[in-house]
Amino acid sequence: MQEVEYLPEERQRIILERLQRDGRVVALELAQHFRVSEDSIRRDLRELAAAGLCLRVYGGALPLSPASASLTERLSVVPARKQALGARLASLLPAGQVVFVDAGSTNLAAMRALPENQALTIVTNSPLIAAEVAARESIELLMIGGLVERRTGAAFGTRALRDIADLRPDVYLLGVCALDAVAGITVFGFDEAEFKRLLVTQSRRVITAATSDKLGTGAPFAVAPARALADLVLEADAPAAQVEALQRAGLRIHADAEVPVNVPMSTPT
Amino acid sequence: MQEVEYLPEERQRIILERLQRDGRVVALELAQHFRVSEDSIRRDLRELAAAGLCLRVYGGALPLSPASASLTERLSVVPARKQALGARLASLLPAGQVVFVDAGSTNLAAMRALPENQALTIVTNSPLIAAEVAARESIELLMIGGLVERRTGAAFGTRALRDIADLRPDVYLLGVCALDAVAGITVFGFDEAEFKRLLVTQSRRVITAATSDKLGTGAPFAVAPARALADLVLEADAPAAQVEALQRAGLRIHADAEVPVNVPMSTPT
DNA sequence: CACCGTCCTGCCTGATCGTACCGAATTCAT
DNA sequence: ATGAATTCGGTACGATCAGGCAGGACGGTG
Repeated sequence: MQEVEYLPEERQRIILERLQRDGRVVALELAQHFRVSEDSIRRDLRELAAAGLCLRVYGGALPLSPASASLTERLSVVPARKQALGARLASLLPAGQVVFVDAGSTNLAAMRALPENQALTIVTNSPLIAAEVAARESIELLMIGGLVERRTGAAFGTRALRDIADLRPDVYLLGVCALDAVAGITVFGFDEAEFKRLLVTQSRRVITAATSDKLGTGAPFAVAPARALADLVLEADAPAAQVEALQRAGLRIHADAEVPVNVPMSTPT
Repeated sequence: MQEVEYLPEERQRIILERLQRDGRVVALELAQHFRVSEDSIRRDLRELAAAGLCLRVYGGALPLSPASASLTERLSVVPARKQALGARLASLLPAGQVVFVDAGSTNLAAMRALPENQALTIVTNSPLIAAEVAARESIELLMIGGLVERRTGAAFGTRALRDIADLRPDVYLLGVCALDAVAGITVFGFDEAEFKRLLVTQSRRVITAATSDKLGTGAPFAVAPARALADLVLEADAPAAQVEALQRAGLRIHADAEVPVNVPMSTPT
């Protein structure tokens, strides 16, 4: 009974599972586990690698995709394009004001781009945004609590809604999922939309940035018409038709002069 | 800790991750962490630098993209000692429970040390702690809002107090400023003390870790007597008198066996 | 039942790789 | 400027690797 012989294919399938689960496999360990020689394991790994299912390395194998999804792929992936957008966004924030900052990599980039001693009161429902500015001497930080949604990385629930009921920010740094001159500002989450809708009405001035791929697209839940925005930061390659339409709606457009050259646009994997 | 030896490529991957996360890596620390000689680490860093993935500097390496700036400056100063404490602390958290996590570098280290798939509900008033676990699939995250105090990096005010009024965590991962067998648990902030006092009474089990330099010291505001702690994680070089007194008070002491050392690999046959 | 080809397996061998140790050169800090 | 820490190159040793080889298991065929 304990002499369960694994079929070669069965073995390879299990190896792949382990690869996904543990983020790596070691030839020696596998050999001991399956009670076969390391040679057989090596052959398995070689075949799997040849089939494009894993990356063969000295001593074992690693999954092809860093799908290990381990600790920190999140912060690192703020591409240079968004850094540029964020810098321009940051320059629109007058010193001394109270700014609500949505979650989102562009806004995160904006926080990073803030001058070192820019005096501001930052209000946010995103722990990542908060962590970014928490250490700054010049910034007063108000955290909005609640259950943090993993997809967005921010709190949108009823408690968060209640927390912002009395809030009247000078500026709302809106994070958009999609933006269209006709469809307006739309997002993917229901609670998210409600939360943002409230903030739009309560803020003196709403500004946002949108990468070109978000322009002219739509999402299920509407937040506000495009004209609710006072300022809009765009990239240089934004579709001209959209830019013109948005401008007609009364938005002040801030376009980046140039798209950075040596930048990988988007990694589909 | 773990007798699992890392594959070379795996090591380099992890080094890159830490590079992104902490904004720097130190050769000596890496050598201790991976239990390999500094030579191997240096070779890794050289290869990564040759591949254009990092910038080699005297004593370690820096990321090429200054992607992570201010956020990580603070985080980077989590020395190896605290990492070890944090790992032990993390091992005390049973899966599935609701854990309130205070601010503090030791608790941050504990969050990092959590197994990838550990199912937990984390409640915290510290954006840094929250940001660390926000991306984890297996973790439910509840953020306590309020005005974030810069000194501590957490929210302790009236709003935060109100937010935890109904909270009854299974475990409270207390962050201490000072701990003494007689004086008990003390901290430097008034609001902080009040906040923690409430949590101590409302939690089923209170555990904490203390570096040796905190033992036998006191701070202005008392939180609770030492016996309020169920478990206490200490370092190997903790003063024996204190350890004994705390043990008499009924605390379960978890002492690190040894401060990490670069162990020689070759063993006489 | 004998025969044969295929597949899988384990063992062997020379080659390659990763590692620790050593000494010399370099860099940093006092 | 001196001393300590760090780095680089070289070297030796063990682990791992790829390919070749032989034996056993399995299935088909006569």
